[in-house]
Amino acid sequence: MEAKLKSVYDIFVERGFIAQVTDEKEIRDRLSGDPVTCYIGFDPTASSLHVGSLVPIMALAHMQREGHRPIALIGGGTALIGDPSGKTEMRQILTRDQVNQNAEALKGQLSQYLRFDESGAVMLNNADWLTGLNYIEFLRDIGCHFSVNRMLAAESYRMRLDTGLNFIEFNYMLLQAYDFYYLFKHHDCVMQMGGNDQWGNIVAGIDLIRRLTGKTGYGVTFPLITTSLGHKMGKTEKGTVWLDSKLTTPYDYYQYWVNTDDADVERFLALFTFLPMEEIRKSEKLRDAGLNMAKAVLAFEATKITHGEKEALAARQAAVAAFGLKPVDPDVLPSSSIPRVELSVDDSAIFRIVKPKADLEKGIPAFELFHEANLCTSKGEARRIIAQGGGYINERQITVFDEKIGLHDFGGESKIYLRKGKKKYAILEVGK
RNA sequence: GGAGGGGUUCCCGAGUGGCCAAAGGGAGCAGACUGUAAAUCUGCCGGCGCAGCCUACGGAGGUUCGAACCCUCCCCCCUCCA
Repeated sequence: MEAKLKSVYDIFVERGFIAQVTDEKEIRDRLSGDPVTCYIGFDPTASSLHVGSLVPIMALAHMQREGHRPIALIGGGTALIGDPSGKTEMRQILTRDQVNQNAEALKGQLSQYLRFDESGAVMLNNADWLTGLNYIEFLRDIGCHFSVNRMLAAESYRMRLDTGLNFIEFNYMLLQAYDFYYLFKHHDCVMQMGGNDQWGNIVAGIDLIRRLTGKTGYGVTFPLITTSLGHKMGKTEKGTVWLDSKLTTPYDYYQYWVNTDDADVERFLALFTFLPMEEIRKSEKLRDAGLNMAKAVLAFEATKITHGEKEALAARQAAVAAFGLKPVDPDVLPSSSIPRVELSVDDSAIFRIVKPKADLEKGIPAFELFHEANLCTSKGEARRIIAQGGGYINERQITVFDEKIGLHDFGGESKIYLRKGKKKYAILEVGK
């Protein structure tokens, strides 16, 4: 088969997906030819993936778009053990039930990004082959190929040597290596990708394949993505930014991306959207309000990928309702389907609470409303926030924590905006 | 199994009978400044209609007017020895 002009490897490189590779030339060649099967593991340690898993997910999606065959491997077996890589402490051991439940949830989630069908992506669960392993056989067949000396030299284990590493975790590398070997043998999978903290495990798998079959596997790792401030991706005051819309609403998800640091916009557009690189590079010179347009596009596209176009539109409209209309110029990231000429204002994506009319006639203390509207995690916090001037009813700043909010604040409308700080909104509606 | 060290609020880390809801730092939140950015300065940063009360310093008991701090037992982690 003739080589494509641009292999998915080149796409990875130009979009910033590559941290380390085992054999750059070979990998580029393979990826520009016939379809290649590659896999990435996802740990079912929670009922949802979060923004931190987005880079591997996007990588698999790129693979599929370029005609390769991605395997999403749910670590239903390995999650029973816990990967010590990149952690300073032992992971909490989950029960088998929890892991199974989580694995099911992740399956549904990954289907949002990958097409799983005959010719498409494959989803597997390593519980299917790991949980039935016979210990003695495994030690004889697989364990004998691992040098403890070398494992101890691996960065991921070395950093755990002083804080503590127990045997169950020490085994993790063998199981992951075995996964790769298993997939190599049964699914023709020649490449494993993963976060850079997986490098040691990936290389271990390649070694195992070579020892057992004499053949070569390939490995690619992604950089650990942090914001330019050095923070991990996907943390906000409300905690983790989940991909599950029940855990993080599409509106909050959109807001997370709109609040990207200036310095990260271009990098994130490359990693977390499918927009063409030529357009992304042009956005580099945007500043101030112009740069905010690029952030809106980033937020819109990222929300679209995770929650679908409809939710992305709703989130966008809600943002317009809350923050005002700031149209995105047609020549900013033109491939994006974000509406350029807006668009009806619709704030239905914003979290809202409804209060009976009778209660509102009497008035409800502001701090209670702020608490109920999830703007503040406790009534105490709500008191402080308001007392410090961080509470607003529509555009009016309130300063008395227990000011009674009532019908007179609605000005004839059926709803008002509750706002904490500059950018956290909730809506209060009059009920019956 | 033996000897020693340790488990403190989201994280790191001080405290070692009352002055401790617990120093300091980080993270986070709010105000000012802005562009729903960063930086900077200021304030806040367990819960509760909060001058008070409740819950918290690995777990369970105990001593004491009073315990994160002392005693007993248990769990977990680290270091050295076996």
